[in-house]
Amino acid sequence: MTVSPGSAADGLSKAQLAHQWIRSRISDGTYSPGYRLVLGQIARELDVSAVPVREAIRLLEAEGLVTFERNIGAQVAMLDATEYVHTMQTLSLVEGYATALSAPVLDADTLERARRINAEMADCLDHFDPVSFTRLNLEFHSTLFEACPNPHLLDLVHRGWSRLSALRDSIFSFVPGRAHESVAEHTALLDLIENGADALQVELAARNHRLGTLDAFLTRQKSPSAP
Amino acid sequence: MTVSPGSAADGLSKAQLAHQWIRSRISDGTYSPGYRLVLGQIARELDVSAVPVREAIRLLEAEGLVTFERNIGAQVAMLDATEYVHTMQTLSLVEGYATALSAPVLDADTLERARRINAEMADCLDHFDPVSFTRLNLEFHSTLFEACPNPHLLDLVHRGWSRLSALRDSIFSFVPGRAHESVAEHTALLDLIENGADALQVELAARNHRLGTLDAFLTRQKSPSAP
DNA sequence: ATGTATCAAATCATATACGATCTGGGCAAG
DNA sequence: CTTGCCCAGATCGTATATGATTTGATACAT
Repeated sequence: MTVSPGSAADGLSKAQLAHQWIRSRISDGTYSPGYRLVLGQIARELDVSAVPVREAIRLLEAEGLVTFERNIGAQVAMLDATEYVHTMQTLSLVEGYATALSAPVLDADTLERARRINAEMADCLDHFDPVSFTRLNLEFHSTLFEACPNPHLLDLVHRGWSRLSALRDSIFSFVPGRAHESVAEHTALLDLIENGADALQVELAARNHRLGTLDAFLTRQKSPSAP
Repeated sequence: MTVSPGSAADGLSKAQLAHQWIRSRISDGTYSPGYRLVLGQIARELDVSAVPVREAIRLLEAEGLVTFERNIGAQVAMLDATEYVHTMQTLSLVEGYATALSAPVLDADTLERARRINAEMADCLDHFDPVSFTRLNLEFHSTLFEACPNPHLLDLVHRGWSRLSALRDSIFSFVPGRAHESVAEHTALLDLIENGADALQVELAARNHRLGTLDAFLTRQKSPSAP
């Protein structure tokens, strides 16, 4: 037998457990931006000591989900419009390149799968389902960039997505008018890849697709016609 | 009165102290790639307990300088040729974009400073001084990308450089024939920026400059004419 | 001789304990 | 009434202690 450190047979260290637990609380909004993460309090809730909780928080800090100050403590990172812009801009860069690097090694099956996901997204538009749409959107892009042969780069892409999805992405991500364009751009991107387009072309298409979403957000922010 | 946690008036936590200490040992080669970092041993050497050392190591892991495995421990990350390629490729991407974003906000003084640094680099070539050359190279590029308004992106650039410089960059970085081209490309890059070139042009110039160094390394690896 | 089970030392992961530091509120002086 | 000092509670940072896991060596059976 023998399980992991603690007693649960989950195979995770308590630090990892705390990490995921806090993380999920952040993404589901229980801990909203600015919320103060107190070691002892979280430790009691999870029935562990403060040490692994501290480690989890430092990890979350490295991921950019919380901010931390010495002798003060940690709080959930604020995601204001500026932060959002910077994160999206960075993601557009790394995701674009990762997609371009993946493109040559994608087989026909994978591309077909991506097309099906995109079709589902189109369906979501009809019976207005923003939650599924956002989920499928991640799935679609994952399909295209996961094959990226550069693990560092792939890690950066994951971190970017994770930052966005953890920090109440939903507030920002769904800009009504943008969704239709988005689906169309997906198709265009797939066509480029399928025709073996130049790496730079693929990269810029993927990058501009994301920057387009960002622009839509910025434009909408100025003239908030529909809340 | 009152200093930081411990007793030293350095204003750093012991965890930060350990972080820097281990880091410097890695960059000066005392801890070479593959070296096993044992908590208790380092803790004794620094005269602290294992807890802050552990935290320092987890941070170094997040920075990619060490690898870590649960219940096993940490060791200095191996930087083999593949790793080097991936790191350089990623750096070319983020540094290129950061430079392009910086370009519009660089004033004449800063550009002039960059030109002087590049002139110094040219001097280094004459009296063969690879160490200074490498240092000046960082200084030159820092001058161009530090003004980047996107802090996330800037952080990624710093991490890339830090990875390279910490992990015995010198082994790889100095490819004799490449240095002359490098100086010339620096001049070309400065010209582009000074003439207010398109962001994409600047980005690709900076990116290809770095990829050029990478190519030189790869080419040289195949035909090791001069050791 | 080779392979396998067992055990001890080394090391990691976590709990508990305690001093250091910050924060907020009450009290005194102006 | 305002301003500044001071203290108590809360929280952080680290040391020490202990259980859990790995690893390598030894002994035994085949």
